[in-house]
Amino acid sequence: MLDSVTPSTFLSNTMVCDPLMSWTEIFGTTEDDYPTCDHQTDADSFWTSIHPEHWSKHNVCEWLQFCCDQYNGLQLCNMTQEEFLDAAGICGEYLYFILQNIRMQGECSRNQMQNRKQLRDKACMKTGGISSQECHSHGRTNLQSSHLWEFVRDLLLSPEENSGILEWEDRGQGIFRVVKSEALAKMWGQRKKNDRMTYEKLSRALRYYYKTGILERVDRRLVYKFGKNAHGWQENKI
DNA sequence: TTCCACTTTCCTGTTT
DNA sequence: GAAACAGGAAAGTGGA
Repeated sequence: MLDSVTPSTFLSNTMVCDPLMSWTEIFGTTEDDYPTCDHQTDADSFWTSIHPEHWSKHNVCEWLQFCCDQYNGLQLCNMTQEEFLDAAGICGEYLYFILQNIRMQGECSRNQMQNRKQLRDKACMKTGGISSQECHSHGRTNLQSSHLWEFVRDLLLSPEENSGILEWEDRGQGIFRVVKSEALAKMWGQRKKNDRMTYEKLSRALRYYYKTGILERVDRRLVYKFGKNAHGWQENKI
């Protein structure tokens, strides 16, 4: 079923998000094409006559609403970062991060709750530093309060979702590198609904994990290592 | 309501 | 000089 909706099925529409293209160029002009858009005629002339940087909030909402009409969730999720960039220019990267973040949350809520419980059960059995009870106390965290290190771990374990923000330096030893520090902070900020998050603050939170053994120091910039009390990152122990 | 663990914020100083 | 790191201190947050 998923195969029936490949990128090629909507790629022909990705151009609609190019803000510099007119409605006419992209969609034609007949009202039949867009019966749900009451402002089609006005909008048509508007989109073609005013540069997007001069759009009002209302104009932006209209444009976004139109984009919403073009895609469903599955199509969006099937888009690659490159396609987002093609479709929305420099905003594409940001929109892509937001979408991936939302996807991760959704998957967490459906699958990872169960998986993590199993993971924690296994990890707690193996972890000497954290008692089973302490371990399960982490389970009280919901998506909103999920721990930073788990967020980082999950990002590392989902290459298609971390968009090159993080990468393994030595998977076997749990050493990873922050490639895009600002993007990481932005994603974490989105997760915590905190648009003031910065990498400086995020890194401070990461450094606190040194005390608890969840992370270990690596004397290299932007490089961290999972400690003995971090679980779920090992390939063969998931 | 209180406690606690965790995170955020701010800060100063150091290192790269 | 800028970016990143280190870590103290205090405040904020949310679950139990």
